[in-house]
Amino acid sequence: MTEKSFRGPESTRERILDAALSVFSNKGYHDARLDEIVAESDTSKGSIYFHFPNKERLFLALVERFADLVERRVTEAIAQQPSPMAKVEAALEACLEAFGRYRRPAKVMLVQATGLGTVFEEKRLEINERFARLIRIYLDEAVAAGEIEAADTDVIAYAWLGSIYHLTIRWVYTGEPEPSRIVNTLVPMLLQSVNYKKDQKGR
Amino acid sequence: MTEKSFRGPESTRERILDAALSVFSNKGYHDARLDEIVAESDTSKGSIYFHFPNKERLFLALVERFADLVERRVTEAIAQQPSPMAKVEAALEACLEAFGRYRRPAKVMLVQATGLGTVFEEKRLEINERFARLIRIYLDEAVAAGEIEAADTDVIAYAWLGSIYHLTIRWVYTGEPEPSRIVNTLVPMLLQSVNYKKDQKGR
DNA sequence: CGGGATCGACCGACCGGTCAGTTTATGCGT
DNA sequence: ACGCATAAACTGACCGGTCGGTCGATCCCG
Repeated sequence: MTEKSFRGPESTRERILDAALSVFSNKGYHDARLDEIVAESDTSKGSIYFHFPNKERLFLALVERFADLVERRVTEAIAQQPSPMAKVEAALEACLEAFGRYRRPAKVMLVQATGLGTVFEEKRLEINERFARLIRIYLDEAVAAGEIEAADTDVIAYAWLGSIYHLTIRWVYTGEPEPSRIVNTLVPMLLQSVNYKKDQKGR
Repeated sequence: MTEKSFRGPESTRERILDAALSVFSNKGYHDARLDEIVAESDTSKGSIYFHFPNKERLFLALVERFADLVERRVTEAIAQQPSPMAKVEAALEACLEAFGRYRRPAKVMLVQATGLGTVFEEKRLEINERFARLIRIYLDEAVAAGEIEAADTDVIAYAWLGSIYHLTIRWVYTGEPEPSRIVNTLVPMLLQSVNYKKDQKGR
């Protein structure tokens, strides 16, 4: 019967992270009370401070965990595509798909992690750079391969990310528009923005 | 000599707002100390609480003031343009121009006002909706006038705003890329995203 | 001298973080 | 198998610094 009553280090750590996700996503960083995370995780203050050095690191652990997950999904999606622009398109879809599937982590990463001071801001910049690079690399390859015209791929990658983030944030709060509608409108729009004609040869 | 030494209610209120802008933009909402705003404004706690009911409202006053300014600039820019798509283009440029010119207010509105809980989040949604509507209206007119093809103008307007915000935020922190480069790359890209050929007839 | 405007010492609720102590798990000698 | 030792994991009462907000005193203009 290792189901309900089992409490190993891993289990406790996970329960804390789950509760933290719940509380942080609802209240935001500053309004989140450690006591509330204690209650929801059914652990104790001491346990939290055994597994994490402080509130800040606990929060950052959540953000990193989700950023890694999204990056993994995107990387996997990219790997399966043949051409640079197909990779780009798959990356955008995978990113939106991950945000749509994991609403609360997305909220924490895109909203609650903002405006919290230097440490958090640096983490945000770092994550943004990781995501942007993922897109920029293949945009550059697409340019080299003649799939699209030359352009400022750095600005484009960040602009694309910004539109994805902003629509996701709006969806997180209002429930509108639905993720599927976002993907259906946004992805073609972004591809069009670099004048990429998808079915140039296919069909 | 009403310049330096004059202290009327208006002057005090302005000095408080200026100092608040400075402190909030540097520290963010939670790390901003009222005592610091007192020091920087050369007033007093009592004065702040005479002019504003609490910290939250002082902050919101800053955000509203800047949102109004940007909206005014955009509206003016729109008014001078003949066709719907020319208005859209002018709106984007005016918006980016305002963010580029007022770095600190932009930081407060786009970064520091994020992730602070319900009241602030609602203000953000409201401002976003105001800006998005400004763009969406003329996108719809452009569709009606046959300047561009039919599309989901709601999603497009939000996506555009998102890319503007995101690049502005990055610029606020890293100084890169310069506003002029943002405008030069982003605006054509966004217009291309709805397949708008600028000089269809001109030249 | 009335009252709008300003001042700043002071208050006390709040909450992240601490730590002495308890429980549980593991290993080990006999 | 059993007691014993050692450490890892966990608990929660408590502390103390912080800081938004208050309020009685003071200033000064008309």
